[in-house]
Amino acid sequence: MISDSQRKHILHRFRLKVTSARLFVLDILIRSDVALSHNDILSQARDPQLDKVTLYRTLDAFVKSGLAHKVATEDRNWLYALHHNDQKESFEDDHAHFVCDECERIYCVPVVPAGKLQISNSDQSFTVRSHEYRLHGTCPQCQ
Amino acid sequence: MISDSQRKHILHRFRLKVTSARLFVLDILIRSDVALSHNDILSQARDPQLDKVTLYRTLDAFVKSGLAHKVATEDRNWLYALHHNDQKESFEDDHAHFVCDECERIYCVPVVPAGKLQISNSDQSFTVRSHEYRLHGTCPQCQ
DNA sequence: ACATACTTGCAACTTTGTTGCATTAATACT
DNA sequence: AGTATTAATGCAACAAAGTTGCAAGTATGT
Ligand SMILES: [Mn+2]
Ligand SMILES: [Mn+2]
Ligand SMILES: [Zn+2]
Ligand SMILES: [Zn+2]
Repeated sequence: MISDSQRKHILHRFRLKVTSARLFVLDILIRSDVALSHNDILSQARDPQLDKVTLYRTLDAFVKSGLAHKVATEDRNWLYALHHNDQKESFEDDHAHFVCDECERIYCVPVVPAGKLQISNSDQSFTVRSHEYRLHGTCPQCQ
Repeated sequence: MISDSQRKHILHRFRLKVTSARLFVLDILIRSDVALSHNDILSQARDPQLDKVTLYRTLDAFVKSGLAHKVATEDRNWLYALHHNDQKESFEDDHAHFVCDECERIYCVPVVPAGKLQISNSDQSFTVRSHEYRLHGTCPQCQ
C-alpha cells in the first residue's frame, strides 16, 4: 500500500494539483495490475461519490501530463494504466499490451526488442515514427 | 472500376446475399485506398439513401463473413477495410495498419515479418495467439 | 489571509450505437 | 414462373457514452 504523501509527490512530479479525486484515482491505478476503464474506476468509488465528468477529466489530465496512458479495447473502450517507469517493475517506455481473449483484461507487458519493423511496399514513403504491438492470447490467470 | 457481376461474385464467395446496400458498400470499400468509418460511408450515400442501421448491419456482416476487417482509431471509431487477398495488391493475411498522424487516415500495409515477438517477463505464462502492430507517422500524401 | 487560476459537480446536450418489429426482398425448390 | 422460406431492411424508440457551459468550490503561491 502506497502512502498518501507518496501519491501527493507523484502528482507534484507531473505538475498536477493535488485533489481528493486525483489521489483516489491514482490509488486505484497504482493498485491495479491491469488497465482500467472509466467505468471500472467509477464503480469502485461508491462512498466518496466521484462524479463521472470529474473522472473523465481526471483521466484526461493523467494522460496529458504523462502520468498515465490509455489503450483502446476491442469493444472500443479506453483502458487507463500508469506508466510504470517509477512504480512497480520498470517497464520499457515502449511496451506491449497483452489482451487476454478470455477475461479481456489488458496487461502492460515488457517485450524484448526484436528488430525494427519494415514496410515492404517501399515505393511509397511512409515515415514510421512510433508503433504499437497488440498481443492476443490467454493470460496466466486463465491458463 | 469493378463490374457489378464481379461484386456479386465476391458477395457469393462470402455467403452473403446480394442486396443493393451490400453492393453499394462493397463498391465504396473496393475503391478506397484507406479504411473507412461508418460515417465516411454513410455520407457518400446521399442518393440511394442508405439507412444508418442497415449500414451498421452491413459492416457487421462483412466483418463476420471475413470479407472485411475493422481497425480502431485513436478516437475510438471503427474503420473498415476489405481483406485484400483477392482485390488489388495481395496483402499478407497478417498485415499492419499505418496511421497517418497528419490526416489520421489508416492504410493497410504489407510488412516483412521481422522475427517473432517475445515477452521477456517469462515467469508468467502468457500464450500469445496473435498480435497486431500499429504504426504511427506520416503518410505519402502528407510528406 | 488573499488573489488567482484550476478543479469540481451538475444539468443539458450531442453523438453513437442498439433493439424490436412490421415490411420487403433474396434465394432455393418445385 | 410461382411459391415457401429465410434473411435483410427501414423506422422509431431507446440506451449508452461522452461533451460542454457554467456557477461554486478548492489548491497553491505570495
Ligand atoms: Mn500500457
Ligand atoms: Mn487492415
Ligand atoms: Zn485472462
Ligand atoms: Zn496522411
